[in-house]
Amino acid sequence: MGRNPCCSKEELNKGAWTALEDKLLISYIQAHGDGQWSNVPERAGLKRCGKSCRLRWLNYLRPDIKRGNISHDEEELIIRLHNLLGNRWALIAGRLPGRTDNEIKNYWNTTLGKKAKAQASIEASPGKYTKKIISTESGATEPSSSSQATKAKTEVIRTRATMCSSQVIFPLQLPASLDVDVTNFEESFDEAMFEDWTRNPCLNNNATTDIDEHRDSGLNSTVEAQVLHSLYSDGSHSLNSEVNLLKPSDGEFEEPFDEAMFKDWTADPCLNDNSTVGLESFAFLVDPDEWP
DNA sequence: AAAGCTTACAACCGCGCAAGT
DNA sequence: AACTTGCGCGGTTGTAAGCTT
Repeated sequence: MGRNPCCSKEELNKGAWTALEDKLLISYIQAHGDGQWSNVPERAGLKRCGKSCRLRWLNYLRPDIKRGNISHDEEELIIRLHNLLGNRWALIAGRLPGRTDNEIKNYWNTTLGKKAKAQASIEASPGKYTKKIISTESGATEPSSSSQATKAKTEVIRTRATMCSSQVIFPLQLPASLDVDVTNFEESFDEAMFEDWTRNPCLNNNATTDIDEHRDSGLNSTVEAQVLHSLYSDGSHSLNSEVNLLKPSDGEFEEPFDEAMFKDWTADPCLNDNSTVGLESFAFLVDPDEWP
């Protein structure tokens, strides 16, 4: 499929944006709104490609952007989300109001990645289960040291955020006894999760799913608990295996969903064709050597 | 003070997906 | 069905600023 390179025009500016360019772009968007990025440069009087304008706006000029000073809480959330989602920065950023995917990606690559790696090394010591970081095709994220040997078996390759839903089934409600910030947790996993949920290929008639690939792995609810524990606790809590589904607050379900499915995990047609109710889709997150 | 090194981050690049024609 | 266009994503690069020697 042919496509013209976005910024191939020689007369277009590249590199750092000037204050004047910023001003022009802001003025244009304030007057006309964003979108139709390919038309923006001409209409705004900028010698930039539309893509560059979009990037500048989304990552830098938008008024609702918080920049710098990433808090400790945000750090922890990023780390946990990264453990869950891998390098899907847009998804992670979507859970952090005011943060952009680019900022989080940069922050990870320069700061958190190192911290997470160090943390993983500590936690890889014998005993409890280990956290497993989802590796990507680029190798930008390294797995915990203990799982090198099993990397080949468990590596998951996904690049697009939209693909996530086929692997991770949510939403989940933490047990009330768990001492974590459930309010923030719920806030962090609402609309987008349900939006993605509806795209779960397991829930339509297209038979090929990643979940199917993991179904035979024999995971049980203990593993579910371990995965959740690794994601949402700091290691000082224990999490029992009673994981309940959380119904969307506005009660709207899209076909083929129904309320019963949210009340009872086993109602999911994806999961009930064998007797083991589990989060098989989490299989890729845990080290097979440590399965109970 | 100067050179070399490291870090942080803005910006670019190529690709894939979805919608439109 | 084939192709084009627009958009969004993640990986990578370039470089300014800060730090160390």
